[in-house]
Amino acid sequence: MSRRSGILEFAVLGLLRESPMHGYELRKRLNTSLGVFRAFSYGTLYPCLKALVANGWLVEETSGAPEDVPATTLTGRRAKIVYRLTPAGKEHFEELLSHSGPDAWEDEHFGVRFAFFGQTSRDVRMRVLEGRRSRLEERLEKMRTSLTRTRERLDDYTLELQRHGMESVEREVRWLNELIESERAGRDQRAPEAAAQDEHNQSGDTGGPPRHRGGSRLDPSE
Amino acid sequence: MSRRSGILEFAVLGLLRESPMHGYELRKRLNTSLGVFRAFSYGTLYPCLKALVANGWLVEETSGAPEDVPATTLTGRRAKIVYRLTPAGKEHFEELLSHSGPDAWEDEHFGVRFAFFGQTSRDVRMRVLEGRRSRLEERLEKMRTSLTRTRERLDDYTLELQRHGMESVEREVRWLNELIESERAGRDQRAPEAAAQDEHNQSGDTGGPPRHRGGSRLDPSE
DNA sequence: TTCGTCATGTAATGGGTTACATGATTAC
DNA sequence: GTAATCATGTAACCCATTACATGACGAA
Repeated sequence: MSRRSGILEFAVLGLLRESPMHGYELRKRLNTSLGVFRAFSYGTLYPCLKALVANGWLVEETSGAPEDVPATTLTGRRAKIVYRLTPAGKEHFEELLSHSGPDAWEDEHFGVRFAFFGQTSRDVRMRVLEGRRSRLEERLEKMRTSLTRTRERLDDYTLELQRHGMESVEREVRWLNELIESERAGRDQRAPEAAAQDEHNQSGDTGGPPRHRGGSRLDPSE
Repeated sequence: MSRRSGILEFAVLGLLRESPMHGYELRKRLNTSLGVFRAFSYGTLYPCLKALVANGWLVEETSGAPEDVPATTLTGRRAKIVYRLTPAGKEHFEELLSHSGPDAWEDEHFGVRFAFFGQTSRDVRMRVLEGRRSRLEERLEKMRTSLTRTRERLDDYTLELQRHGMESVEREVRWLNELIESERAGRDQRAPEAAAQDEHNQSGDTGGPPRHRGGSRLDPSE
């Protein structure tokens, strides 16, 4: 049971690890901080929270009324329900963080995984980045061959769409290349200690993300 | 009834307009020509085809056995089922093509709409392109403000993710700008006849897509 | 006092996948 | 003769949305 979505569960646990929140706020964070990718509705979020509570990964805390009001009482005054990560929940999240299987670099998952790279160990980060890159590269390969095979049968618009799509993927590959490179550089210069560890090292924090992307192009001009 | 998906229905009708096909082939075209965006499974495609037949927009033709074998007979020899667009289906597709409402430029729909721009009238093309552009621009606006509001609370990775996401959107906007520009140029130089027409002009074909993107960057090097 | 936003939920529905079941045709 | 791919379908499930219902709180 509780084969709940994965991605939402992951994101919720990750956000709650930073600080307790109630559902409404959680949803906003989901759609801004991590957002761009996915906008979850309450109809998804609240049932998910319930399930996480049922699993013992979260606890509900009713702010305001300290003890005796059950919070879920119908018709009684409704209180905000603040969700807090339990130790078991934290453990579970770290367990999830340590996985780097194929599903970690598929389209839907990759973004969220990346968003929590700050909490992820360096070697898992590397595996996920490289996994995604090779995923994209094989996709590129497929696009290229299918493009040359069907070349003449497609009109200009379809062709242009194809071209733009390929360029987008190529662009993401370049992005990944830069990230991987700076991850590699970061490891070399700062951490030979955590090198050959394979068991999930819970307590030890990652040590802070490397300052990747030397020549940042964030400048808000344009 | 038949509030089937929209996007699949649209793509199927569009592909079958070019030439009759059976389901299997249809699906491959869906995932290559138009693909990149969406991969439909048979569990989606075949029921959809049945529904389109029920609507009178397609007819099934059994290749091989000309007349008396019902094709859907169980245990009988199974024949390929070729689907062909009916006149009603063609009419319906053109009706769909002429719509340029907000759902035409949302993420899921835009790609498919664009793929059939070859069959779309120039003014609808313009509306869709401009609609998408302003959609993306308002999204950019939201991202920018949410970025400056929460700036310091985000770690490097989240920030980088955000930055890359914004850059992707900006890139698509630039792409749209080019397309819109060349559409505009194309209209000026070739067709003052179809200018101020607002009713959907069914019969009249578009007259062929303009050779947009003068300096093509398709070169397969790199 | 009303409007907007905060806040929590549920039931119906939608749109799609996975896994399964079946069989024909082609290439080796 | 057997493996791969072509080819068609169904049932069970999954994830999420929509629309709805409820209500608190602050500002105009």
